Amino acid sequence: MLDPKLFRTQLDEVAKGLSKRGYQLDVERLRALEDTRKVVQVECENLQQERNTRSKNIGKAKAQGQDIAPLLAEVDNLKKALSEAEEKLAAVQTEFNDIVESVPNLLADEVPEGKSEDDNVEVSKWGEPRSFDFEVKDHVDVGAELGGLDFETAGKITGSRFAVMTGSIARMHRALIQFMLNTHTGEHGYSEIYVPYIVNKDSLFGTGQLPKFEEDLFKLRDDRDLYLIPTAEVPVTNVMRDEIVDEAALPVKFACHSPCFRSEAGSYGRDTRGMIRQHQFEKVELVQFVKPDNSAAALEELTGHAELILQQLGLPYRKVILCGGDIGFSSTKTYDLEVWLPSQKTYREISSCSSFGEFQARRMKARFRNAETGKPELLHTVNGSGLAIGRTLVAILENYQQADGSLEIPAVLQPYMNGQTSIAAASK
RNA sequence: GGUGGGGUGGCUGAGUGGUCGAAAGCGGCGGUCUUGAAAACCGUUGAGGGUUUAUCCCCUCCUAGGGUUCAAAUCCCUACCCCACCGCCA
Repeated sequence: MLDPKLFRTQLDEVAKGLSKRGYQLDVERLRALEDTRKVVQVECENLQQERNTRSKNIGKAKAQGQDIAPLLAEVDNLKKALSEAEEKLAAVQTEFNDIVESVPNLLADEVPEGKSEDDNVEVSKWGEPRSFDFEVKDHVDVGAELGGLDFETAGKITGSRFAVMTGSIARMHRALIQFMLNTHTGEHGYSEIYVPYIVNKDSLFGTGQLPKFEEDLFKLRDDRDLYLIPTAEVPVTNVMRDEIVDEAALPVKFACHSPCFRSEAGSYGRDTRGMIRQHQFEKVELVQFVKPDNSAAALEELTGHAELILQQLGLPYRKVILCGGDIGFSSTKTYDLEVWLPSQKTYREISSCSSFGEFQARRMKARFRNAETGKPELLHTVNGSGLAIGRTLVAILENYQQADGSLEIPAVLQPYMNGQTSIAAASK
């Protein structure tokens, strides 16, 4: 959420900034609301003041044993005027808030102009895509040959966009989680954290999934308004909701493995084959809470942490900065890491690292106490995938496939797989 | 699932319906003392918003949402959460 003051004092600048996203702010409506808000609020507060002083006087008079009947008569019509004013004010504020809460974050200067993912700008590239001297299979076929990657059984158990893994593939899937968590906690200074996978509306509002993106979520059929998490970002970031932490405690850095559940509404035709786009997938998420001055550096650092995983796995990737038209609602700047998929001869998203400025913190009331001033200030949040496990598995299956149908296991994963160096093709 | 007790400021914890935004303690900040520190002592210290050049002043907030009242932290209803005991249970 943007600072409501910005809508009062710099409305046109805000509108201009948002236009880089292709977002059109209803300037006229906001200006009109603000004008009436001012008048109504002053009126309302004046009436409240009058009620307060009169009530106090009644109290005093009563304490002195005086007759309060005339005082009560005076206050009679005040009550009605006040409740009318309060209702009017509430209506104006509700409409103002509804608009403000649905406005996306302003973008960092360096975010490029653009309308779609085609306009994202490559920042860097790492690794050389391997050249194959045999016909490259996609991960579904590689998995089929190895055995242990089964979409039909998942379809029977549940439906489309789910997978069943068994044997060495299931184990490698788990090994990826362990490897990533150990790296981030052991070498990058993150604390491991375990959180609920079901969250309430306040949490989803805090990170920005609600109120605008409910259709992307799985909602529990229950009268408590609970949802499955679409990413660990939601529970982990909301750890700080309604908190004021000591400045000395910052930065707070969490690494969290969790499953993620996404309805994928509106992506019916896309990535229907394989496990690129699933309703359920695992992810190791990195979340940082930092002082405002440090958030830009923190985004670079965190992105680097995710990149290191790709490098250690020997997976070629590129880093792109998302353009104004493709960047997420809450983000002020986002880098996507895209891994090379030989079967598609292209780079596909495997991590998304974003800086949110104070946007999420304001929604969550997540603050730190400035040691110098003693005053609470909004902290900044930064997060990113480090990495998406399912897609990492896809990338390994494709990039490490062998001519004989076997799979080489990346060296860094071997300790997590009992020293196993390859997975043989299933005997037919 | 049953019964009972609670949710108050950064934290702990008082609070007969009427100067209660709220005692006290801890913590924080400033000071005295000290070579320095600790201890002790003195003072200070909630959050959000409105108005204002600024000071002042004003409003809101004691889990949330309703209600009663001239007046609610305090009374009533609902929801959520926490604690204790019982039952069930991974």
